[in-house]
Amino acid sequence: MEIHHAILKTIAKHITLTREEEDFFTGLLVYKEIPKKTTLLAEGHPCTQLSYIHSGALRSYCLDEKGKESTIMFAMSDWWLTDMYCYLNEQPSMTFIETIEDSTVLNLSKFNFDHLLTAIPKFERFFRILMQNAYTREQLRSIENLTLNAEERYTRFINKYPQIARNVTQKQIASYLGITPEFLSFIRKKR
Amino acid sequence: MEIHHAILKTIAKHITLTREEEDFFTGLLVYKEIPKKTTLLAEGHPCTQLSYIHSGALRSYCLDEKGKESTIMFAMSDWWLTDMYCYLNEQPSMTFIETIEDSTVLNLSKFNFDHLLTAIPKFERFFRILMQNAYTREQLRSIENLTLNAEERYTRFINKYPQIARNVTQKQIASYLGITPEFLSFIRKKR
DNA sequence: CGTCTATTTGAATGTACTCAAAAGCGGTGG
DNA sequence: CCACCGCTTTTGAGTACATTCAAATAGACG
Repeated sequence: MEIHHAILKTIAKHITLTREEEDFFTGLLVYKEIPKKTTLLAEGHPCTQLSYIHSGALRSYCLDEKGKESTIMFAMSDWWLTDMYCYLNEQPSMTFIETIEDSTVLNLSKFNFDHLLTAIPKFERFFRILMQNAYTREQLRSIENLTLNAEERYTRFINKYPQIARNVTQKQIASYLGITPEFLSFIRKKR
Repeated sequence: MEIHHAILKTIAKHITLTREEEDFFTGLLVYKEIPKKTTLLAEGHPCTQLSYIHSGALRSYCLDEKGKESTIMFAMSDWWLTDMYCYLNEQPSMTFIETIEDSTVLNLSKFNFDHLLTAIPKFERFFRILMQNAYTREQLRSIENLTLNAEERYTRFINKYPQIARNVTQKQIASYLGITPEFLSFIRKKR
């Protein structure tokens, strides 16, 4: 199985590349194998990579002043992950990214990202659609956080992301839902 | 003051258009004046327009099954507003959009949006950046909703959007923050 | 096997909501 | 111009949802 097959297939859903463009693009990617429970980005460090997840599972989170963790997102195969704001604006990261499982990723540096968009403007379209989907997904999350109580949010989460729900700890789910692990445990007992 | 001056200036921050391209683009826009407290999009109706706000103030919100309103966003001059998911996917709207003040907007239909992106691919870049900013803003909102209590969210809101805070009712702010108007009133008394 | 972390359980507490009623405020018609 | 109407805001009591803290139990991993 060629390592770039999956990423090219994902891109082909939105834009059509010539063979040369495909090669140029894959030439900008750096393949990495990362063991379970490894932090690949820490708060305060430069966030220079956008990671396409080829296999495995990762999580991004932030810490508040009291040390409380909030999970920003989980990412499985075929998702893209970074601290988007800091990647795009070349700011020190405000978040942490860690592997949940042994994972393989294809990294696109910010330098190569800019280069790619200049060299093959079609990629503007691809990333426009990527950002669009991320935006609408995140907007829905905002609204659900405001309108639903913890139990309803939990139910939606496990229905929407059954595979994630199976692979992460309850503590991590709680931190995604914005509740304490104790309260999530209480919710689960009730059901 | 030419009606298209502001929108072209906003676009010029991200992409450079020729005079002909500018004319082509503005030719796709429909100028509308909308009085205060007018609903321009209602849930269940086709969401065919992306509105650039030339002047005034608007609000998008949704209703849950109990009739509770949640404000999705406020939008002032130089913002873009629609039910993005439904606009892009040509689905019936899940939200309402109404004017808070007398407003003027420039509407871009979904048909013209698609046409624009085909005719002038540079606009892919513009909308990529627009979506990018919307995404990172919305992600920050999600996290703040999870980590901050109502009082902290209120304080951040009035600091971040002082002009909006001055122009909308407390009830509307409460529905943006995901709290009841009664509780917002209580918070304000304390400070 | 031992250690470390995740999960469960329960009591006490805090945050935010519901419901009801009163007060304030803005727009409209007489 | 003012009185009335409808909506917003305030206030308070009672309640529900969710947290904190502490301690016990269960699981994962070397």
